[in-house]
Amino acid sequence: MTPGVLGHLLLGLLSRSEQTGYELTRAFDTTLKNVWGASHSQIYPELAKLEGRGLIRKTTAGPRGSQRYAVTAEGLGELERWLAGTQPIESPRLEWMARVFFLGLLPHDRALAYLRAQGAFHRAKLAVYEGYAAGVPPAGARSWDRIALEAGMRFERAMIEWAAWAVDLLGEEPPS
Amino acid sequence: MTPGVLGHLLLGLLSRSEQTGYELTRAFDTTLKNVWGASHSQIYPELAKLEGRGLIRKTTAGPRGSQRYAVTAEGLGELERWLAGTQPIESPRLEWMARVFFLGLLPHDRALAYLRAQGAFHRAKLAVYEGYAAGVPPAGARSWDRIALEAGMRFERAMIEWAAWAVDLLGEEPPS
DNA sequence: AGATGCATGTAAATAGTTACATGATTCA
DNA sequence: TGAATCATGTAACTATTTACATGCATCT
Repeated sequence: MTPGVLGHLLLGLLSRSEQTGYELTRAFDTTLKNVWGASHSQIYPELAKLEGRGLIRKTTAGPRGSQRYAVTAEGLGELERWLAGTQPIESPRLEWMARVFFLGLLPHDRALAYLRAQGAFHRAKLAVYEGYAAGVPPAGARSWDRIALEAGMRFERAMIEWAAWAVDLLGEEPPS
Repeated sequence: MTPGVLGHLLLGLLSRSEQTGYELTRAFDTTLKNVWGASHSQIYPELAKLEGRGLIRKTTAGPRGSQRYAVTAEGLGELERWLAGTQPIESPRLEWMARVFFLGLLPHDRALAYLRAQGAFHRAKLAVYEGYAAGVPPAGARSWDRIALEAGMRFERAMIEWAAWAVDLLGEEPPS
């Protein structure tokens, strides 16, 4: 069987540089967390599977029993096949957005509080992204990290404005 | 154990009206699909669990062995508890966005094609949402479906603009 | 020496997908 | 009567989360 999304993302990270499971885990807990999170208990077994299929291989062993992996030629091929698939497959898990459908069940002020909390959450995320953007090579084209980051920033801004719009809309009415 | 997201969303749908598993399945394959999809093979067992916990109950039996469910008082309580949780928990699964990080591995024209496909995808979704919006009671406040829909529309517009921005950025450069 | 961070694993449970399986009703 | 749609379920597999478990290295 061909790897799933997690496997392909691991191949992608390893295509940039050799890394240990620990380093990969950190990537899934920071940068990639915003699009596809994963924990070490999923990553280590997945690395073993990828190695078993010859898509990655062990390279140097480090200090504390650490083990570095590199992507193989077959792994790179598999990764490119995956990237080339342009059919946009989406099954988002947007819990906070799903709740909005049913917020009418809450008293007016608690529903408003929910929207305000969402706004604050997205403002905080935007601030983090802007911090990243300041550190990344300035918008220089062909910088795909920067392009992905831009998507994140535009998403957060859209959600901040949406929350403000919704609070406005509800705030204008007298509470029930 | 308390229900998960799926269980709560089922409670939410049933809080609006009694429904059969089939009708609920359709909701998760249309409206809710954009935020939290689910298939019938997950929904029927979950309904059984919710009933076992006394959060929903069977009401009238219909024509083809169909079975209608209604939310109980306890179910409504559980739902409100869930809705009131304002901590924004997010673990999005944005596969198409995750791929962007590694698009540099593809030849220039295929990477561009990927971005154009994304743009087209989001334009199509926006068109669908605008169709919904035309059918929904006009922006009348306290209409939470409309507020959720607005989030979707703003999201799609942001992604359309992002894709155009990225295509521009890359198009300006000579292909490698 | 104790805390923190590096580093890797397994076990158990829940969640989610895909495939298999069945039968009733309605409409052309 | 054949196709489409309504309607529900189970089985097998894959993915994900949470908890348990261990040990080394560095820094104070």
